[in-house]
Amino acid sequence: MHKLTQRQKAVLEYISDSIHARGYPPTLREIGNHLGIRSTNGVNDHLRALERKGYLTREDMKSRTLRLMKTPDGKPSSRPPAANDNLIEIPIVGRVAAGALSEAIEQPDDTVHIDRMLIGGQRDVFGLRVTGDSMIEAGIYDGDFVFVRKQLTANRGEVIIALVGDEATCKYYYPEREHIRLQPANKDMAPILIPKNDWRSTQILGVVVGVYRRLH
Amino acid sequence: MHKLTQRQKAVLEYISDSIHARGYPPTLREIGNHLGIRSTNGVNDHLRALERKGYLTREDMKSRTLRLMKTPDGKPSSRPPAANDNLIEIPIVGRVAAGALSEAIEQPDDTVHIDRMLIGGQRDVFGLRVTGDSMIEAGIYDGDFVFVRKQLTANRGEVIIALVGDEATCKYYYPEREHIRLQPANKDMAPILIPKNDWRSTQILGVVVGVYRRLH
DNA sequence: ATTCGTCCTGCACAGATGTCCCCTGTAAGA
DNA sequence: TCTTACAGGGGACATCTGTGCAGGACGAAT
Repeated sequence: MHKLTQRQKAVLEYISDSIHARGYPPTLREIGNHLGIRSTNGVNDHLRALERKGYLTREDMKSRTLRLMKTPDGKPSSRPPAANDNLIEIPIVGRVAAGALSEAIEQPDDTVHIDRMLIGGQRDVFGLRVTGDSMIEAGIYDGDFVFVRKQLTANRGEVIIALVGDEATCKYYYPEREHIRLQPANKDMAPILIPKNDWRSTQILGVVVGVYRRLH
Repeated sequence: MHKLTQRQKAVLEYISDSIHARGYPPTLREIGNHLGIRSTNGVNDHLRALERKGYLTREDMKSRTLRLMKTPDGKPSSRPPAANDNLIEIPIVGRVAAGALSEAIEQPDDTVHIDRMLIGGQRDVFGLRVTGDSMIEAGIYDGDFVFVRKQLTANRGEVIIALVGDEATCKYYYPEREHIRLQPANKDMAPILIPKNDWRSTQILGVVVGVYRRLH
């Protein structure tokens, strides 16, 4: 296995990026422009090196005919690079009103792909953006994404998404003798108590299986 | 939804075929050649029609810059891209010893795929499993994954991964007059003070751009 | 000391490619 | 009847783009 230099690797990565981001490979000049190489020949040198080392192929005298053969790690870079089964597509449903949840999942504003590894191989998962600080002591902050496995029941102490009125809310689940206690993780907030008479199982939307927060 | 003519559909299919089979879109003349259209203008007519109907987009005056937007059925054509387009492959480097980081990234034990949306389109990102409670008040718990953009500098107050001794540690970054202060988010823990003399920029491994926690 | 690979600048050039203009003809609507 | 969308021919033209040549600087290997 021929090793790549830093520079060659950067070229290869830019090509790969271009293909994935735009759908087509870059030209020599685009590569040069991106890496600060003023001469097309400088770029060509790299391409020849990459070609010689078996990382890509090209067709003569045609524009944008770069084809990746291997990733920088040396893994064969087949056409569908990450036609990965490890991925799950998760609809992000924003704020959700009553019956609208299922609809919202059908026509989501947005979807995210998550590695199955991160949600424990679950299925039937959707995502929600958290608003409010009610779970702050459980490390779930305003603006975080939570990933929720759809289910109608939950175990005591689990973090669930429940329907209260027509708002989706994120709380700890504590079923008790006379009522269901939805416990915030915030000492400034009082639990929500729902008499068992008023409680229908459909009010549990699911159990939180993952939390993601963007920083920076 | 605009309907396509037989001919337009054929053009669209050839473009799609070309992208999948060769990895890059065809030129006007390649399309014409394949469909028996002798004039580039004839082909251009079709492309304009397809563009107008929202099935593809192009960039002006650039070769092979066709991008499919929908399949002939009208489904959004995220087929090949969406499966991997928005994804970034992130190596998970466990606990990391001194110089070993770069190596660890080259030969990671494990990789995760993350939607670019979740890490803000960053590149050069790696993942770490957090051990310890030192950032607990920042909502980063023992066992969480943090996603880190590799970089050697950071802004005051950012959550960074730094090398202290030969351990990677996650802290707030506060450069001060005489020393660098690495501040835990845990009132029971003292900040780590590193005299500026002992500090090398290589000690910053990167800035945390995302946090993920599995629950349940 | 010499060779080799890497990594560039600069430039010229031919061939590849998209755009534009002017045409012909058909079929479907208004 | 007039207009519009479709389907194409033919060709001029400016620009894009890959290739090739001449060189230079550097570091590692021989």
